[in-house]
Amino acid sequence: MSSYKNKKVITIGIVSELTGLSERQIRYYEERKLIFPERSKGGTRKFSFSDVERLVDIANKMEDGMQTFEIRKAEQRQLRENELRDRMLRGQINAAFNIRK
Amino acid sequence: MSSYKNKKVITIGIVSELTGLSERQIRYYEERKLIFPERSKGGTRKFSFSDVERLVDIANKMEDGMQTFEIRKAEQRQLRENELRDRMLRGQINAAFNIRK
DNA sequence: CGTGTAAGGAATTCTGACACG
DNA sequence: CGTGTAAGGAATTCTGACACG
Repeated sequence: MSSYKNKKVITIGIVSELTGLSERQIRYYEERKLIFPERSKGGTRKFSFSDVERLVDIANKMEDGMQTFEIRKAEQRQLRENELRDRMLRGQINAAFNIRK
Repeated sequence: MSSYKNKKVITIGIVSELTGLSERQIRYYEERKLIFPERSKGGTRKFSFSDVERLVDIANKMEDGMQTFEIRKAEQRQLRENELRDRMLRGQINAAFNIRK
């Protein structure tokens, strides 16, 4: 869903304008595995609107004094929690369904 | 609405890949007033996803043998018709509303 | 750690023109 | 009319490094 939001089509200059971050900062956040732009054949980075949103979020966290590895850790933690929640939810649904039968 | 769809952020090379059109064709369709990309300070064209959609539509019409000025005319005609329809619709709504009072 | 910057090179884009038809 | 192409130049992006802290 939202096919446009996740299409990697924006070059770093535009992303810089959109986010207010310097190109240097954006490249550094990629180096720290916070964002994952694609590349053109020639090697030019291509970002999505999702990446732009994420960068704004990252910028806020950096302002709050968070370090890049903390941001990465926090996101991974969030991912695991979501997976756990989904698994438990599915389990409950299955249980409820079996009781009825 | 759909803020992403209308944001002019895509360079011509990407648009070319997305549409299958050559950069030459894209620039020519701009010259013929079928699309209206914005420009960066340096003069680089910036397109939106809407422009990409429109270009695909244009490409289809060109394949059908339509000429650029015909495509432009057809779109203007469509615009006028929509405006007329909207005006009439608003008139009917107002009329119905006044009858009730 | 996070970011600025100068450096040199490569990829990308731009315009105007010639060509074909 | 619509599109390809070679030409020359300008804007954009890339990497690796040095600097500061």
